Amino acid sequence: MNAAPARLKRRAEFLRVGGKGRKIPQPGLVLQALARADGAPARIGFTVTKKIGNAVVRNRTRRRLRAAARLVLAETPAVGVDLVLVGRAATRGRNFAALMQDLRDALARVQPAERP
RNA sequence: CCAGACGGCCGGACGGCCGCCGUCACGCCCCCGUCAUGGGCGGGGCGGAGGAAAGUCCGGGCUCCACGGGAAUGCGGUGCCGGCUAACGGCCGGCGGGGGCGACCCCAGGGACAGUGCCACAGAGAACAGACCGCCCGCGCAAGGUUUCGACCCCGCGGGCAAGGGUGAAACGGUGCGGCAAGAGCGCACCGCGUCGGCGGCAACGUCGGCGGCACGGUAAACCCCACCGGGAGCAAGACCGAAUAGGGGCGGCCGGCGGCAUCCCGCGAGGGGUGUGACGCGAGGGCAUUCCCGCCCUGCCGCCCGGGUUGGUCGCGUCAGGCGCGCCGCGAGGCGCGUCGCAGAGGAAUGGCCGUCCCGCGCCGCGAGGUGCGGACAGAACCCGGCUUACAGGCCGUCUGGCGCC
RNA sequence: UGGGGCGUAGCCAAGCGGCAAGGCAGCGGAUUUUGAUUCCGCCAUGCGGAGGUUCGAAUCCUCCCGCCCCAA
Repeated sequence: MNAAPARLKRRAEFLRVGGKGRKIPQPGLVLQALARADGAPARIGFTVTKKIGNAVVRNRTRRRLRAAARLVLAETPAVGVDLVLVGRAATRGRNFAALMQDLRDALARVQPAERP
């Protein structure tokens, strides 16, 4: 069983990924990705703004994103990249299987060469 | 049965798979001379959001900073009385005022003879006020009207009055009777107000009686006066460990025991004496956990300023004004005693994701049993505690009030 | 966590106890062949919401809602 992925924590890290990386919108989320030189396992961060809702709504949104990321990355691990998952208003009501598929599609567009 | 008032409580239940945070011990592995300790992996047991965790409106604990004592002033807050409490602007009980048929509910509710300000418009007059219409008396009477030919009405002049009309949020007490030319607290009764006294009450206040003869309009959530309370900041408080800059720079002050060095004086001279000197030695001081010895390493000391570096970890950080039960005291808030329980501790921040069954509500289908779809409030701990305020689907319990029906 | 400020018409805003200024925009009219300009007129049952004080509240008080700013 794989360990929990490393988390992005610093504001500067989020700004770098959001500013320099690719931005892939999906119905249930927005994926921001920035490649790193090393081949270490992907680091991951979550952004859910106050615009989405109150604290309860933001918590639910982030937890669904985290659960989806855990399952998707377990089946197909990503390496050498920093990922930021941005919650949208639709994230909370999105069917969970569809949400996972959103993330898979977004990851496929980030690293097309490394996927068969 | 219907409508309502008050108080208290709950705020989905059970299960499956996969995860997260904390904690407890266990197994295996690594490090190691051994112990201690540390690290990694694994599965397991236990615990894991709220009544408001929210808003941050008050009060406290805790921590740091400041501070001789007292008074006054300023600023801010509070404001019927008594009690509860660690404290409060909270709560309980009472008083007064207002609302409701009632249960019951609401009220920042000290002082307006300490002073100052304001009271628009309307209205005759708005604060030691005032007379427009009006009422009454006297005198006059050209014109007009009536006439029983006296006069009267109208009108004019002089005077009295403030009852009625009208304005206003408010008009210098209200109602009734007497009184009067008409009127008026002018007199009387009741109500209100003021004041004095008795009684009840800790008090706010209530009540009774006498007197006054209506004199003292409102506004203090206007300034203000009075009484009482109040150091400042906040867990990013604060403490420690590590890492890094590094032998950083400037200014000022201070220490000289011995040697060295510099310099001055004395002496022909060996030498003696004085002064100074800190990227010189010894001494001295500090560090290597502690003591002694040896060894090694570091270093002038203090203060202020400038510049630079550091955002990793540990503690604070979960046992308290604690929850529950029982008994006693108290109308109550609450207090006392005994027993019992251990109840979240994250740190870009855990407490979850998905699924099933049941429960509740609504819609649709069906005569029905039932089937089916959608929905399940407000809301997420961030140092802790006591309150307040605000948000909230649905439901439960108890007491009480009004109405209808039946016995 | 602590502190400060602002919500007035579609927009910018004055007023801060008795009447809600003004400008832009909009609408109607006049002038003009038409347009621009200019001129005249109209446009807030109520000042973010709810209570309260007062005879009277945008204004004073209390509690909420929303937005902005500052310090750490």
